[in-house]
Amino acid sequence: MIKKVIDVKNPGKTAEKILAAARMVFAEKGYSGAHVDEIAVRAGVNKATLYYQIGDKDTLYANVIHQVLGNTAQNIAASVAKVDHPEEKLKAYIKYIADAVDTNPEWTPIMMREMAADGAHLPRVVIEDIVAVLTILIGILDEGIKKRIFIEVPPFLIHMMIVGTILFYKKAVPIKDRQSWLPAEIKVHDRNLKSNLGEEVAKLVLKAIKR
Amino acid sequence: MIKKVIDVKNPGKTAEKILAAARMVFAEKGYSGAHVDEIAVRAGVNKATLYYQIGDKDTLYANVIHQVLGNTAQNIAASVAKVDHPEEKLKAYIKYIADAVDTNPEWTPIMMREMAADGAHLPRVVIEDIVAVLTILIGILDEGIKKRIFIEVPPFLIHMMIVGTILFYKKAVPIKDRQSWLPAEIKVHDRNLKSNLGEEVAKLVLKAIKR
DNA sequence: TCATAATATTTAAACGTATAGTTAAACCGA
DNA sequence: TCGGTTTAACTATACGTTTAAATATTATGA
Repeated sequence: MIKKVIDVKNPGKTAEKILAAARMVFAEKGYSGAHVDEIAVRAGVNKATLYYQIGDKDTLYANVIHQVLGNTAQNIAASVAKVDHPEEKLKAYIKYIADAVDTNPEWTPIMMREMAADGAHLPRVVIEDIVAVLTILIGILDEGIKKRIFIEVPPFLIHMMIVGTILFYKKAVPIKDRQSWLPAEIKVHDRNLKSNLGEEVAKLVLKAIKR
Repeated sequence: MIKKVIDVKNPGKTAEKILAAARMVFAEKGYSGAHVDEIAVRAGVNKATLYYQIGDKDTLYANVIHQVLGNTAQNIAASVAKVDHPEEKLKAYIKYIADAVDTNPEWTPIMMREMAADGAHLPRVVIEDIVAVLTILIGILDEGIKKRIFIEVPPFLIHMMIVGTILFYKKAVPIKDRQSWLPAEIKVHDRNLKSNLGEEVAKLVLKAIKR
């Protein structure tokens, strides 16, 4: 009975299952902490299948990185282009990044570990993507400065401020919340900004750079 | 000839040499990327010495973490107490953190990786230290709000903004500088804020939260 | 439509190296 | 000589990678 069926229905493409599992495991454990065996198990395939479909661990990681970090620039550009005023553009920029981090939770740990490792594994294409994002920001800031809306600020620092704040906050909150013994002072602040982190950060950054 | 002498003179305490080497290697490679053998080699001792002096890899890492991240609060408190106005206090707070990161380069990668791993290895004592630091910030902000110098802001977010900005910037600059192919637009900005990053960040944060 | 050949994909098992951790003996200053 | 300290050699296992056989899928020809 029960022909065999069970789980899979249409398999959803083996390679994709592997990539998805790899994304999770690399995000949780980092490159050296992630074991090929575990990725294979979580993907529900044999280890050799993984090698057949994708290749060795390095290749696998490069794929994950590209999948997670790549192709952000186009989306940001589109998001920013929808509005006109520099102030609105910057809001869109920040909001987009905050939302992307929400949608793509693996982003944060992978990025943090890459930075910790001095970007040792970052493929060129990802760096190009980051540069493209930065270029958008520079455009916004330049326009704002020209129109005398913004003061002059170092764009690279502003970018790091935006990204650093969002990523650190996102990762730090769960750690904080896990501490049951915290003094009330700490707990009492910071109520409900989980959902609108992007807006809160945008508010602060805008206030910081507006003339 | 050459009796054997060479380096050591008084050994500088074996355990300390090991800790120093471990700090470097863990910072460079992360927990699973760091190998006990390499730590022993860099410390110039045999692996068994390391086990005799300190213990297994976990113990070693816990020691490093505590050594690197612990005992910051007292210093910050002292630094902040030296000035009076909340604005000056906040400046001192930020400046202290920026300077500490400069003095202690291992701080950044270790902290980033710990956050990426959801603080899995963070010993209680380190979290207590971070809480103590946060408490100082809350004090500064509360005073500033009471004196109507600052607007109301979520302190935890502000802390993450300060730390996130500083750490991300510090780690991102070398990665950026390594890219020889960058478009001039990117390179041209951000001149000389290497040394006074703390001040620059303080300026931005203060502008963001001042009434 | 079916049988069979060719190809693509998956799998269990094995291999070799790297690595965390152990141990017993040598070393060395008091 | 005695105790703390260091050493090289060793063990067991974990892990990335490969192999060859099994199975599934597609193509071909009557």
